[in-house]
Amino acid sequence: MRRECGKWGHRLRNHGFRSTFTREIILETLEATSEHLSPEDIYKKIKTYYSTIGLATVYRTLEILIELGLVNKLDFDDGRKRYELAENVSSKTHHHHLICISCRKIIDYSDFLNDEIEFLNKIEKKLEMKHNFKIQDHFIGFTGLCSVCLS
Amino acid sequence: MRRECGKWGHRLRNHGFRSTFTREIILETLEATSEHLSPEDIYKKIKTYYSTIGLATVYRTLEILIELGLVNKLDFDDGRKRYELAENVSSKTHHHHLICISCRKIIDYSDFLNDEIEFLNKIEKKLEMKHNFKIQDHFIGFTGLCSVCLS
DNA sequence: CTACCTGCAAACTCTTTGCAAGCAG
DNA sequence: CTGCTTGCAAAGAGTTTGCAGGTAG
Repeated sequence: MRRECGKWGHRLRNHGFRSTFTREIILETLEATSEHLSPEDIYKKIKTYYSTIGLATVYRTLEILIELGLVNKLDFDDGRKRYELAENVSSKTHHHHLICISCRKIIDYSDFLNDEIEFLNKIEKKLEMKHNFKIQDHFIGFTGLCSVCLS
Repeated sequence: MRRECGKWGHRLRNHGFRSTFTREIILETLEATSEHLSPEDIYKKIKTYYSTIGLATVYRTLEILIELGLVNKLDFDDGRKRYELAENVSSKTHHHHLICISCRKIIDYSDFLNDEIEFLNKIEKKLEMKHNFKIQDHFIGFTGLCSVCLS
């Protein structure tokens, strides 16, 4: 199945990877949702209209997309990894997660980013100096109970 | 193998669990290290002097210890879960992690906690209100490159 | 054309479960 | 004694790998 030059083609080619239908479709699937999809989720969604796709290819593609920085890997401790488009290539803004320890619901939040930036600015440089560590990224999150599980 | 009343006995019994040699030994193993042990790590350490212990028991015990809040489960994306004694029952202070994405080394840090507390105080209440979510715990961490991998 | 990419199936690794025997209380 | 706990073995679940055929460039 050939495709001229998908939306993501140049990003792949710039890094020495080929632009293929499968890779485009996986990126489009991630782009089209606000959920945090597992490899199996992605596989099933695509399978409905592209029935010969293989689950192994989804895994292999996700690995590449992470390497390119197009996708983030997430762990909410529900037994599988989950993936989301990186913020710099998606319409999503910088955000973090509230994780319900009862029903496993995930809430994305993008609030109070100024406070976050202020906090990170205060400590990142100092952390790097003290521990001789080059920080590339951070993660922040809260666990607790969502409104449904509270009542 | 019977034991009168281990150091952790009352904590287990208070929650309706029995105090057993295996459970004591797992807690002592976690207490004795500054590493973040996987179930297999714990199993192997104990196996050297208590050879009939089963790996399944380690998994089952860790689940209980998490339920009791004695232990924290960690994920550093290296294919296995890792465990550490909770700060309120250990000599460790509140801390977070720097994770080297190259060699997977983990650095615990306990610095700049005042800045962290200030930040959390600013946003937790507001997050709870806005998203109708009861926060119980938080996690913070940084990924990047350690000094060895930098050079 | 040629090297990279893919689907399929099998292999692997970590984790969970069933069960009979063993212990704590 | 009674029911929770354990070790062992087997099963489960998610992920990775080998390989032959397919395809991008």
